[in-house]
This record gives sequence, structure tokens and C-alpha cells, in this order.
Amino acid sequence: MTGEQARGRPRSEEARRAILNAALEIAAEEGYSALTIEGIAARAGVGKQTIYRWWPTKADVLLDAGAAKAELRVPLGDHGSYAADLRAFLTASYKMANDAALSDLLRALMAEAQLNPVFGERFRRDFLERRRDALGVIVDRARQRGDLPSRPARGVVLDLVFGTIWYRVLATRRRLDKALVDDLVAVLTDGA
Amino acid sequence: MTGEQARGRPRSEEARRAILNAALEIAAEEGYSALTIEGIAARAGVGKQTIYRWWPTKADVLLDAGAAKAELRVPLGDHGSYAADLRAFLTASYKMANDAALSDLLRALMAEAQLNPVFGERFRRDFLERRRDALGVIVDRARQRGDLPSRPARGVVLDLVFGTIWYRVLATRRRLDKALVDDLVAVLTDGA
Amino acid sequence: MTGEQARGRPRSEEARRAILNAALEIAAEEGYSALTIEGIAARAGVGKQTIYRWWPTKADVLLDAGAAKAELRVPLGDHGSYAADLRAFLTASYKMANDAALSDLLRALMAEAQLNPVFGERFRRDFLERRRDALGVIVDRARQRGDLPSRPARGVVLDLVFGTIWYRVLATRRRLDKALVDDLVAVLTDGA
Amino acid sequence: MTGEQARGRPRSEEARRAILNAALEIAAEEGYSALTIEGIAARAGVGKQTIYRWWPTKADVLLDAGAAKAELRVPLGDHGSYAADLRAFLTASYKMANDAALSDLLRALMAEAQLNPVFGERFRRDFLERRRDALGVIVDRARQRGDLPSRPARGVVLDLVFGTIWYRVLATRRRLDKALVDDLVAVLTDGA
DNA sequence: GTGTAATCGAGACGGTACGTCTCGTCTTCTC
DNA sequence: GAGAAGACGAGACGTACCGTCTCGATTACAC
Repeated sequence: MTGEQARGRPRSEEARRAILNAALEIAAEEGYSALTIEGIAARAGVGKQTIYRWWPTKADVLLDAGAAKAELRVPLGDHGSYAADLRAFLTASYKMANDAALSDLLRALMAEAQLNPVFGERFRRDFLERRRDALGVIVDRARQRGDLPSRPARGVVLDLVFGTIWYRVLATRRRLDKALVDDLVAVLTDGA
Repeated sequence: MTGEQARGRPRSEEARRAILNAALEIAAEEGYSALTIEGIAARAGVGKQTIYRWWPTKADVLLDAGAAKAELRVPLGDHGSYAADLRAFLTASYKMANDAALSDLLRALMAEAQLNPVFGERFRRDFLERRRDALGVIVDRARQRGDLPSRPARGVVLDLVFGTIWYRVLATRRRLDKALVDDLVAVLTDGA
Repeated sequence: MTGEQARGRPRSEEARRAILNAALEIAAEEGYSALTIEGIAARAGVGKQTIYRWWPTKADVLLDAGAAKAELRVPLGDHGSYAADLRAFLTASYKMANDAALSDLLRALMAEAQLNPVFGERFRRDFLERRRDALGVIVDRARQRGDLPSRPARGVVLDLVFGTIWYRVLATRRRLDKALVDDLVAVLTDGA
Repeated sequence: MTGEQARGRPRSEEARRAILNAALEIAAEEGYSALTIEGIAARAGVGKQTIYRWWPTKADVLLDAGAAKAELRVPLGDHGSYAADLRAFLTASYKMANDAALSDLLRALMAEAQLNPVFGERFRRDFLERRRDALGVIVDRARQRGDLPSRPARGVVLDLVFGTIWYRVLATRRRLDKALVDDLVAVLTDGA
């Protein structure tokens, strides 16, 4: 019996969309730190309570709003070799990271994850771990192919790839480019 | 004679110390997001204006407070080889990263750097770049020794090392350990 | 049906009363210059915003708080002659002026009216003019009776009566007494 | 022997003048409530301490600054009769009261006198009582001449005259004019 | 001339209140 | 029962002034 019989007025899909759009717009136009629940409610033409009823923090609204857009852009198709798979993954990733709106969003979410431990946990589980799993598929496939160098360990590969990307996004603010991809692939595949 | 002639009552060194200590204490006890200028002022027994006079944001107070402690813990002595230098640097770094109070501080500052672009610029210049320069010394020394693999490029080495460390601190929250150091050294020195 | 349909949570009558009481209490206990919006909010157990939402300045809070008490104490009943009406009005007025709490309130409001022109306009319209109108009724009735001396002009009677009372309250701080009432009545009725 | 032998650097007459001028200028340009000790010091090019050393409050600075100007404008010459003396006094007074800058100053000082009891006492003693004494001379002279009506009592004459003037200045903000003077003289001299 | 002492401009100090902003909750009527 | 509206208690923000303090520099008189 899945069906708890819904009673009363059903949730408004229109309000939901208006909230997510408003959040993305404000974040894009004025920056994440200018984003407030009050502002979202005002722009969406929605009561504050409607937001609080469905999302615990403004970061969750944003995470929800950004989910569809960022999801599934990463190709996991088999390109025949570890190096080729890696290259495809990295290239797709750096296109995301070089999208200013998207990287601003990610930086804000990562920041919020540090400041709010409860959101941090959700962010890690719902976003970061999924990304790790995606790259993990590539690594596991390489291992099965016998394509994977003995070092570094599987976990370290993930740390190293995502660490480098995130560090450029958060710290140096330099664009990710083909040279970086080449170096990372070389390093992880024994310079083949 | 650099000396701008000081006019008026000189800055109180006592107040400065009280402010930095109070900030560190509150951040340690209650977390960065519970840190407020009002709280610092109250605990330090100081007027709020005295804080605003010398620091633009609470993050700058913390950066200043943490500066002395975090500085110079990194050994740049010559250990005879690139691998040995790297290992020493990484070992020292992960001891810092595994210090809970210190890593909490760093996570908060990195978060704030994302939310406040002006502080971000200061954080990058006054902290992150200095750390890069330190590791840069090791890489440059290796190049002179003829010890440095052709790949990855100097800049990528820095991104990769700091990226991995920061990612563990910010994203996976897993301790840095000897296995990680070993893998990083292996990867960067052609698995020697 | 005047009724603008009220939307949202209605104004809290309880908060309103708590604010007015707190303001009067603080003014009475510590004096008008020790009265602050923060203090009122704290004593009333109310957010500052709730005060700012409904009153522009602390003087307006006090004016509102004092309104009910000061109102209607002035008898306008017909005592048969101009002299008798005047005497009744003056006697009632000086009882008000000799009430320490009330005269402190009036002095503070008159002072604030000088310092803040916008409040001054409100004070004049909502308090001073109403008082003038009350005495005006007595003067007009005397004129209809044929009881009114040709001099002074109607407006000057009001200036003279209220001027004398206010001057004692503001400047000499001497109590108003029966002798003053007798002299004023004599002067205004041709010493009858 | 008045002469305490002055030791140390003597008081700067230049600073004193600069302070009084600055106070009058700011009060005239921005209004009394925008007048601050900091503002006076800044405009006068003077340290705040120099103001606090010589005047207890900003109202005292203003009282001092206005003293010379307001003083002695009131003629006490003998015009031969009580009515003529009164008329001369009132005419001079209403010219003062109709001077906008001067009446703004007086309103501010009277307001401050209500809010700050210590200044109030000084204001009463140093300004209001002197004005009463001046008019008192006229009344006393009338009594000696046998010119004075039996009513109202001497004190009430003063209350009534100054009360009416102050009330117009503080409350109705209407200009004082010849008609008022005529009515007051008539009322106080038995309509002679 | 060489103290000694009080003044001066400057500006930092510990405080307090300001008026605003946003939080997350609540209370109403409407759909 | 969900939603829009908007008032509520709470509390931090950054600013403005308060009145005090601590500097170095200046200016008088006393020795």
C-alpha cells in the first residue's frame, strides 16, 4: 500500500516551479549571499511558509533547482580504454566547471555545506557521492579490463580528480583546460 | 624612515589581541556560523567599532587570528630528492588538515571566500597563494636537480596536491593518511 | 462597509497594549531621555520591528499612550457665564498640569515637537489643536451669550490661556494655583 | 584677589570662537537635532576634548553662542506710562521671536531644557530669569508711578506676557504681530 | 635656558542606541 | 489542508555619537 490517501489541497506544482526559478534568478543576478527566503518568496509571489514547508534551507532550494540542469551531463559510455573514458569524463566535467552560472552555483553550495553541517551531509550524499560513483564506474570498468595502474588506490583516484577540479573552481578560479585534462590522464594512466 | 608620523591615540595592542583570541575561541566553541561581530566584541570586552575599524569582515578577523598559527608549519628544507621533499611537505600538510580546530577554521574561510568575493581575493592572495609558493619552491628545486618528471606541468602539480588535500577537507571529510601521501608521491614522481 | 478586507495575520492588540504600557512606565521611572525603542521593546517583550511598524518615533508611542488618559478630562459643560465656564476649564487644566507624571509627559512631547518637525506637526494637529478647539467652544458660547469682552480677540484668548499654562509647565516649573486662575479670569472678563 | 595665577598654556580664544561659530552654523544649516559635538569639532577644526573642557553639553555651547546676539535687544527706557513701556517691550520681543534663526535657537534651547534637567536649571537661571527681570523692571516702575492695575499680580503679568510669546513660538508657530501686542497691552492695562 | 603645567589637534577606545534586515513561526482568510 | 499575506519575537547588522583616554606638539610662567 504505497498510497497514503492525500487529503486536502494538493501541493501546487506551479508554486514549486516559481520558487525554483526565482531562486536561480536571484542567485544569478545578485549572487548567492544576496539570496534570502524572503526574496525568493517575493519574487515567486509565494508565501514564505510555502518555502519552509518543502525545503529546510535556501541551499536546499538551490540544490533542488540546480539538480535537473547539472544531472546526467556526465557521459559514462565505454570508450574502449581507461584513458579514453577518463578523458571523456574530464572533458565533460570541465565544461560544467567552466559554465559561470553553474560553477557559481556549485561554489555557493559547497560553501553552504561547510557552514551548515546538516545541509553539508545532504549535499555530500545527494550530489558529491553521486559524482564519485559516476567516476567510480569508469575506474571499476578499467580494473575489470586490466587497464588500471596499481596506483593510486581507487579512492585516491576519485579524490585526486575531483579535488583538482574543485580546487580550480574554489581556489584559483582558473578555467579548466585541455592541458589540465592531458596532465591528469597522463598521471593516472602511468603516462601511457 | 618609513614612519608616517602617528597622530592621535595609538592603536591598542591589547584590544587587538583580545579580539583575535575571542574570535578563535567562539569559532572553536560554537562554530563559525555562530560567530558574530557582536559576539566577538562582547567576549573581547571591546566596542564593535574597534573591530570594524581594523577588519572589514569577521572572516578577516579569523584569517588574521589564524595566520600566526598556521604559518611556517611547513618545512621547506632540502631532503635530497623531489620525492623526499614532497613527502615531508605532504606529511606536514596533512597534520595541519587533521587538526580539527585548524581544519574547521580553513573550511570556514574557504566557504566565506566563496560567498564574499572581496574577502575571497584577500584569502587567495594572503593565504592560498603563499601556500602555493611554498610548494612551488620544492618543485623548482626538483627541476634544478633534474628530478622533476616532464608531466604534469608545474601549475598542475600545485593544483593536484592542494586540490586533493582541500577536497578531503571540504568534501569527503576523511582524514588524510600515509596511504594518500604514498599515492600522491608515487603519482607525481612517476611511481619511482 | 469601510472594511478593506484584512489580509495576513492581524495586528496584535496585546503587543500594542504592552508597548504603550512599557513606554509610559519607562518614561515615568527613568525619564523621557532614558526612553529608547530598544528599552520599550525589551520591557514589552516585543520585537523592535513591531514598534517601528506602527509608530514612527518614540514620541508618537508616548503621544498615543498618553492620549486616552489626558483626553476628556476637560469639562465643557455650560456653567451659565463666561467667567464660570473659564474658571471650570482652568481649574481642570491646572489639575492636569499639576499631575507630575502627566506634565512630565507633556514637557517631553513639547520638547520633541521642537526637535522633530514632523512629529511637531502631528503633535500640534492631534493634541494642541484639539485643546484649542475645546476652549474655543467656551469662547464661542460666551460670544453668543453676549458675555464676551470685545478684547482680546478670540485667538488671543486661546494663546493667552494656553501660553500661561504651558509657560508655567515648561519655564518656571511653578505649580498652577487658584490665584493664577482668578487673575486669568479677571483679565479675560474685564475684571468683573 | 581674583587672580588665580594662570599656569600652563592659556585657553585659545581662536578655538573658542571657532566652536561657537561652528555650532551656530550647523544649527542654522541642518537644525539643532543634527548638531553633534563631533560635528562641531570637525567643522571648527578642533579636538572634541577642547569642547568638553569648556562646555558640559552642546546646548550650553549654543546658549553661549547665542548669548551676545540675543542680549540687550530689549529696551528698558522709560516711555512715560506703563502702556507705553509695555508696548515697547512687546514690540522688541516680537521682533526677536519673528527672527527665524533666533526663534529656532530658542526653541531648541527650551526643548533641551526639558530633556536635560541640569541644563534646564542653567537655562532658566541664565536666560529665562533675566528676561523676567527685565520685564519686572517695567512692572515695578509702573507700580511706583501708580500706573499698575491691581490685577493681575506681578508674577502673573510676567507669566502671561512670556507665556503668550513662548506659546506662539513653540506651539502655534504663528508670527507675533501688532494685533497681539495691542490686545496684550489692553488686557494688562484695564483696556485703557 | 630649563623645567613644569595646562592647552591644543588628533584619533582610538568601550559603550549604547539607532533603524534595517532576515530569520523561522504564527495567525488570519481564501481556494 | 495548502496557499498568499503579513504580523510576530528574535537578534545581528553596520553606523553614528557619546564622553574618555592617550598621544605628540605648543605655549605660557617659574626658576
